[in-house]
Amino acid sequence: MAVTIKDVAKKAGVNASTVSRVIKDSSQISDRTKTIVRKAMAELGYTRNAAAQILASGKTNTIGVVFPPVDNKSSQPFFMKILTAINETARESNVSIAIATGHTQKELKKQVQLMYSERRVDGFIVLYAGKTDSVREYLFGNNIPYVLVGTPSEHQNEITHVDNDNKLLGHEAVRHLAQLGHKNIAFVTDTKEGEVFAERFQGFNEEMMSRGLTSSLLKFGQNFSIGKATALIVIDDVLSLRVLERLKAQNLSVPDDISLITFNNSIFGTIMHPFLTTFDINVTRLGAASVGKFLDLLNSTSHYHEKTVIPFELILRESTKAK
Amino acid sequence: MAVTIKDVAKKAGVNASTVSRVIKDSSQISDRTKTIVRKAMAELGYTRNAAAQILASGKTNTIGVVFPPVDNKSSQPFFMKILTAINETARESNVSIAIATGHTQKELKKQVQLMYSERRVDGFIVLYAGKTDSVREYLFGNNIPYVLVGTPSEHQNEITHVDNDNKLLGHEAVRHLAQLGHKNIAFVTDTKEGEVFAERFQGFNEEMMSRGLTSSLLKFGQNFSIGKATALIVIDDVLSLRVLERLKAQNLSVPDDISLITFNNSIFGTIMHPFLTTFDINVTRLGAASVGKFLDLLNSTSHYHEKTVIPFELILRESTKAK
DNA sequence: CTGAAAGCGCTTACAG
DNA sequence: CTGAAAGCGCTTACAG
Repeated sequence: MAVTIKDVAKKAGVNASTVSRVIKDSSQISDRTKTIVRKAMAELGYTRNAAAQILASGKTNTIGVVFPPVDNKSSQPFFMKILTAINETARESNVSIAIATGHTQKELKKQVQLMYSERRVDGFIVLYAGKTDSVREYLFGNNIPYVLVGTPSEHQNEITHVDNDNKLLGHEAVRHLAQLGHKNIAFVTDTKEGEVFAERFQGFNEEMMSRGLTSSLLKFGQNFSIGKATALIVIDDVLSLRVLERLKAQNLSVPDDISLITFNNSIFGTIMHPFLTTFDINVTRLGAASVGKFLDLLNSTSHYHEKTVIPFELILRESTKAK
Repeated sequence: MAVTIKDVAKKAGVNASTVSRVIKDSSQISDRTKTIVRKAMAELGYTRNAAAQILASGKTNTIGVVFPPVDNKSSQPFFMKILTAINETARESNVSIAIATGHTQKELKKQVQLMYSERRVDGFIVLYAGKTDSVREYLFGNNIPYVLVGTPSEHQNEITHVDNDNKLLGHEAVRHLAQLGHKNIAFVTDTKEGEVFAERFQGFNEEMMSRGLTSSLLKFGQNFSIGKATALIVIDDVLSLRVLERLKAQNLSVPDDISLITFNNSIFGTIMHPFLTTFDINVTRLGAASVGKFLDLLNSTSHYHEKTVIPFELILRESTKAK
C-alpha cells in the first residue's frame, strides 16, 4: 500500500540497497544516480518507514525526556518551554523525542526502564537534578547514556550535565543591587533544598563578604519580616509574587521602599506590577545544549563527562531602584 | 546481544510463534504452555523489541500529541498537565506518545505530516480547537484519525472532540453570583476570539436574560472600569490576576467591594490573596478521555464522531462574597 | 493448541 | 560506484 524502497528502486531502475544509500546521502553513490533516485522518490511520494529503519539499523534515533516525579513541579512553565526547545533541536538532527512522566519515583522508573528495554530510545535527558533518585541510580548503574539538566549533588564529575552558573547568578544579583547603592541585602527563599538554592545562596554570600557587607537569609513563611533590608534577592519569580503581596500588606512599596531582584524570567514576572527585574536563564539554550551534549555522548567513544554552562542575562524591569 | 523471542522459544522448548502468542496472551494457547513460556521470559529478562513489533504488525500503538503553534500559549500550565494525563492514560493501554511542537503553523504541519508518513503514529490528539488551521485541514482532508481537545468552530459533527460544556460554565458562574445576591454582573475578557469565549459568554448572557438581569461585557484594557457592577465573571485566572491588580489600584477590594469568579483552576488562582473562586475544568479527565476516544476511533469500523463532555466543579475560595 | 514459513521494510557487510 | 543477499525481531495466515 504505502510506497517502499522497492517501489522506488524499480522506478529508478536500481537496486533497493542503492536507494537506501541515497537516502542517507552516502558519498559512494554517484551524483547521477542520486538525482535519478531522488526524482523517483519525489514522484512516488516516498517516506521511509521509521520502524523498519530502526530495526535494521539498531539505532532508535530517539531520546527519552524524563520529567520530575512531582505534579506541581511540572506545572511550572519551565518544563513546557524546555520540552519545546528539546523537541525543536532534536528535530533538526532528525531525532525524535519520547517522554516519561509519573507521579511517583517508582512509576517513573518503571517507565524509563520499559522505554529503554523495548529499545524505544537510545538514552535520556533528565529534567531534574539535585540528589540522586532511583531513576537516575538506574541510569547511572546501567551505564545508559543520559544528560542531566541541572547540577547533580553527587558524581558531578561522572555525569554529563547542562546548567547555568548558579553561584555566579548569586554574585551578579548582589552586584546589581550594590551598584544601586544597597548595602542591607537579604536572600529570601522558601526552601533550603537543592543545588539551585545552595549555589545561588553561596554566590550571594561570597559577593556580600567580598564587599564587606553582612549577608542575611530570610525564610519565607508565616511571620515574614524584612528587618532592615533595603533590597531582597528572591530565589525565583513565583516566590517573588508572594513576597510582593506580603510587602504590600505591610505597606512597603516595591521598588520605592524596597528593591527586589529574582531569577528565571518566567511568565510570572510580568503578570502584575511591579514587573520583576530578573535573570533570564535561557531555557531554550539549556534545552538545545542538552540535546547537543546527548548526541555527543552517544557518538563519542571516550566517556568524558562534562558540565556545560549556559549564560544568563539580566532583565531590567521595575522592581529594583537606586537607593 | 539482547534477548529475543527465539532465545525464549529455545529455553521454553517451543516455537517462536508460540512465544509471540503468549506475549499477547492469546486465548488459543494452553495455560500450561503460557506458564512455561512466561517463566522462560522472566528468567531471561525478555522485553520485546518495539520496532520489530511495529514493523511486523503494522500498528504503531503510538499517538501524536499536537501542541498549539504559539509559544506563549503552551507556557500555560494546562498543557503540561494534560500532557501528563494523556501520557499516563496511554501507558495504561500500552500505547506511547509522540509530540509535535512548532512556532508556526507551517512547521507544525510539516512535523505532523512527517510523523504520520514515517508511520510513527496511528493518529493524533490535537490540543487546540477553534478555527480550522492548515494542520487540522491536513488531518481532516486525509482522513487521518484524530481527536480534538476543545470545540471546533466548523465541522463539529464530523470531528471527534472532548471539551467542557463552556456554555453551562457561563450559566453556572451567573448562578453562583446570583445566589449571593448579585444583580449587576459583568463579563470580563481580553479577547473575543475563540469558542471558549463565545460559549462562556453566551451561557452568561442566557442566564442573565432568564433572570431578567441586563448583562454587560467589559473588555479589559487601558481604561478598565467596572461601572456599577458588583460582581465580575472573568474569562480565565491569568486575566483575573491582572483584573485584581487593577481593582486594587482603584481602591476596590475583592471580595468586600466586588466579587470575582473565574475559570480553569490553574496554579495562578492560589498564588496571591484573595485566592480565586473558580471552576475546575478537570484537565486530567480531558486528557484521559481524549486518549480513550482516540482508541475508540481507531478500533471502530463505524466512523461516528461524537463530542465528549467533561464535567466541571466549582471551587469556592476567597474572591466571591454575598452582597 | 502449536509449528513452520513467509513477510514487514529497511540496512549493511561482502563482492565485484 | 552498484548489486545480491542475509538479517534485524517480530506477527500472522496457513496447516495440521
